[in-house]
Amino acid sequence: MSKKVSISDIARSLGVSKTLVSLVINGKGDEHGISRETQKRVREKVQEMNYQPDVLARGFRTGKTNTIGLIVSDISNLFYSRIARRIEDYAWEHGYSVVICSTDEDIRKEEAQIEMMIGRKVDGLIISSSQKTAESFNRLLKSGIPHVLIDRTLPGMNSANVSVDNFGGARMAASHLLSQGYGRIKTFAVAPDHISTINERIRGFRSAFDEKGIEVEDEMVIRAPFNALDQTIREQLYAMKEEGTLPDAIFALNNSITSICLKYLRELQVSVPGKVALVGFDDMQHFDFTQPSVSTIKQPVDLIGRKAFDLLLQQINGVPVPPSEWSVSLPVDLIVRESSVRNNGQ
Amino acid sequence: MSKKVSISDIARSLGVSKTLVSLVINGKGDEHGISRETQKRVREKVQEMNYQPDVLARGFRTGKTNTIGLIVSDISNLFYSRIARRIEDYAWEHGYSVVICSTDEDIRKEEAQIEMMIGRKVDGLIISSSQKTAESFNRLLKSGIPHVLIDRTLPGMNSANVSVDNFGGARMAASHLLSQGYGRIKTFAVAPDHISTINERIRGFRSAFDEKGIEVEDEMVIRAPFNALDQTIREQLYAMKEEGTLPDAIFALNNSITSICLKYLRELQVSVPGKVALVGFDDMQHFDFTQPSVSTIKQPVDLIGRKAFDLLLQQINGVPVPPSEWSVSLPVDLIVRESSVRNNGQ
DNA sequence: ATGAAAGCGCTAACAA
DNA sequence: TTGTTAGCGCTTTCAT
Repeated sequence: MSKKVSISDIARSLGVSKTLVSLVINGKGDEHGISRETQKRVREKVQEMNYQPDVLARGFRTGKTNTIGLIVSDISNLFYSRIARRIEDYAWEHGYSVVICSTDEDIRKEEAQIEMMIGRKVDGLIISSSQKTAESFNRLLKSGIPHVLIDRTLPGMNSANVSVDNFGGARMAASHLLSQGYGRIKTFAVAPDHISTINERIRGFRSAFDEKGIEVEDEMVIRAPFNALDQTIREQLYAMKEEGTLPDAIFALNNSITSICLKYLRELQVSVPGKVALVGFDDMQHFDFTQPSVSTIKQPVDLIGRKAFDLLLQQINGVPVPPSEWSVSLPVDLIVRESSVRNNGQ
Repeated sequence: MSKKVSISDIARSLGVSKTLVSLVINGKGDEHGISRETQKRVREKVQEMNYQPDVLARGFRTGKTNTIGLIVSDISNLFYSRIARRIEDYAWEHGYSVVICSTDEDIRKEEAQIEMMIGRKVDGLIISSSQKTAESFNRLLKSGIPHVLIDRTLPGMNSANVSVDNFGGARMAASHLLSQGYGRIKTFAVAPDHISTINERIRGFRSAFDEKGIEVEDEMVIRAPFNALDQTIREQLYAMKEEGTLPDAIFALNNSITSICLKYLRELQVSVPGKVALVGFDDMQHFDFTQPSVSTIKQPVDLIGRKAFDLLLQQINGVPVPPSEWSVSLPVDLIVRESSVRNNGQ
């Protein structure tokens, strides 16, 4: 409510021009040959009057808002919220605020959110996109706003991106299951068939079978819509149990699916891994003490956030990024726990 | 990169004034008696030239940014990220963006973040504060920015707030444990002794004992610093096991603590609930399928987000809120699972 | 070494 | 029914 001190107040009470004050405040004093003494006087006055620059006015004038956007499918998914947290930390350190949006895998909503971010002139955008093609990014590309794709990539989109070795991870998981003697494996995935991470994981999964010369049927992959994950998996599992078509092992393609599978396998009193083994992509702390504990492919979440912000900040600052660092693929780990180990089951 | 169409472009190409265009765009055409026909011409031109108002310029001019702030201790804690998600949804529906900050329970950081939000002229602020006293909010109060306190409240602070019945919930939990025949109970809490939620929970816990006429010692409450939760609890539990001073039951005062307790009790091979029972405050989906499944006090997370946003929006819109709705306390539920049921343990 | 003045895009008194 | 003008607070070109 108290009226803000503006740059002209400082200037007036010092008997100098606004220009001078502005220059000093922005550290361009020396550059413009403003005497050390005047600079000091300005700085003291700034202190004394407790002047705080109006960031909105500045943003309006310069186009720099010190804000970055983060768009993911669901910020309440621990995978994304952990990444968000890292990004938020780095952003804060560097004087940036973070605006967060969840798309619910809705392509239109995502587009609207990107549009909003452009309208707000964010200095940069980090996005785990649900889009199908690079074309959807025309507006963003045209806007010239620095951006980094995380988690998922898009065909034909050569923006900076940070992802993990989905292929290798899934391959490890499948190999592990095969090596434990599980042969009839099914995977549960989210429905849209264009999400790069999911597809890479399916490819990696298949490749482990190919290596062993084992045929892979298409029905191996069961897709459930994002907004009906729980229900769909439930129905599938119940049906399988009913019909006696439960697989040897399930490979769950993200953390939600892993949890849901475990939940219903328990509900159905299907012993894990005695009857059905389970491996999930993306680790969560509590998989360590579920019943049974769950084997997973662990992603370097902190690193994803860190690299993404780095890459973004460099672009914002106009630092030339060597092409070799333009596209980052991070390694993943297989964490073997009870849910996928033979002979150890009940 | 393509230069934006501004309000003057529209005005010029239509041969009218900027004012006119502005009024029409903001739906004040009728109000100012602008002819229907002119209004139509303006609107068509807006379409034709694909004009998009510059939200920054508008915000600068009007002071309304269509942005709200959300400050919590840690956005990667599922409790907060779920609330954040709800708030984000409602915000999006109403044309607001959300800037999110995590404080790590750091009072200074929180103050700086509030300062930042004020500087950015957010239209409203939702905050789960780590502050000790209402005084820390002087700046915010002075700024006149609408705000809602969630989860935690502050003594002497009569801003709008949404919390849950922490006292009643904890009392339920303790009564439940007592009714199961557990007498020597310890609670683990986060360290700062001024967090209202934690204190209310401890009070509720005590009240259940008082009712039964059972003495409560002070050592019943073990506090661990926020940034060393895991380690501290680990040490305490190990020491207790070593010295044979493990309690009958543990009441964990938030979801992180619950998980950590379970993790180390398992690591120590202490049977739960056979040797030590466990009840946690704040439910998480996976507590349903941990080993053992964990009894908790479940908070109405969605409702917290909803009420908080409602209360904020009403303030922003200048809707007078009846004092009875100014301070909302939501009911909680006791979810009984394996970890706290006698005779059912191993 | 310092200042005057223009202007970013928009809204809102006040005129006409 | 429509237009003129001022100005939000800041940065920046161009003078001096």
